[in-house]
Amino acid sequence: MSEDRAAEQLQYIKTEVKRCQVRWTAQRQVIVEHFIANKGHYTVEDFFGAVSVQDSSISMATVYRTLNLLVDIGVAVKRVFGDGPATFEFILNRDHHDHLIDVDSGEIVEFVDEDIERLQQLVAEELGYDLHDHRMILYGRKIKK
Amino acid sequence: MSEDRAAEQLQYIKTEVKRCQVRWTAQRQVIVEHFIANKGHYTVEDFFGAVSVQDSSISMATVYRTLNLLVDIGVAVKRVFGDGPATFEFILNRDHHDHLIDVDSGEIVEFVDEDIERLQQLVAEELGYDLHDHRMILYGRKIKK
DNA sequence: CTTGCTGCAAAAGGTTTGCAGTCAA
DNA sequence: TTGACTGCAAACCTTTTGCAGCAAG
Repeated sequence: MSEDRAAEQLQYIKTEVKRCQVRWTAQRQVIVEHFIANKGHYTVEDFFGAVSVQDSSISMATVYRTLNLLVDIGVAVKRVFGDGPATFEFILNRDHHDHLIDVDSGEIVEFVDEDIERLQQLVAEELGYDLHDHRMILYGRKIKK
Repeated sequence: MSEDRAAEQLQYIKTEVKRCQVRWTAQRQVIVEHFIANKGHYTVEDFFGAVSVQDSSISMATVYRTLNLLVDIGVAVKRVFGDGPATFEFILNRDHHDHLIDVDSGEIVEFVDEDIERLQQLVAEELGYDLHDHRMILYGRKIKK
């Protein structure tokens, strides 16, 4: 991703936060910059480790609070895969996608399948519901060549 | 479900447990009977409440241990919907199915769609994986008539 | 008898929260 | 100046575990 794009996203988040809450702090800036720069699925622990390098005074509590704030303003999603800790994923300017998890390595692969999306819509309708959202995780084992 | 079916299932579980572990206890009997009689998605808390009525000495720890045991022998699955506590579902003699959750009431509807199942297989293969398992949850709002 | 199971209470994770001081606006 | 935010530590919640006694086989 280009520097410009990152700056633009940071600006957007900053504005959103200030609109909803009130304060934009140094801690939030550091955490959000990390979030924008490192796309993927990270636990709070991951963030805390990375962010501590830059500013060792930032507490776990602030990481939690900031990440939850990002979820509230809609630029991040919290996902719980199985039993472990929740992971946070940056979704600003990202299209919807689902996940396939490698049962051996734990690696997460993202994908979209338009046909499945369409069918999900249909299934929900048949059951008498408006589809609002969905979560789909495939668990697989890498095919050896 | 008929009484016979319930008795048969209880017998099956009893045999399985004794084969894998060693002891079949009064507590396990009470918990498993409840599990067989009340199909659906229940938290440990739910079970603990229901089972306590019958035998108030049964502890939360035993409920957890028994439910985990049932998962181990393959007659139950543990599911985590969102943030709350895990729920356990009885799956002995049940076909695979997915879930639709009513975002307003929290009600859970079960369904299967063979086309989606097929496509999931396909998608996994395209990504280079053997599909091992999957989890799909649709979130919807009831359509008013 | 043997050894797995139970209840209890304590511990273990992950996450949230109360508080007094700090800092953005 | 004001009150939202922060770090800290304590609290919370769900789930697991160590232990001494109990009980199934």
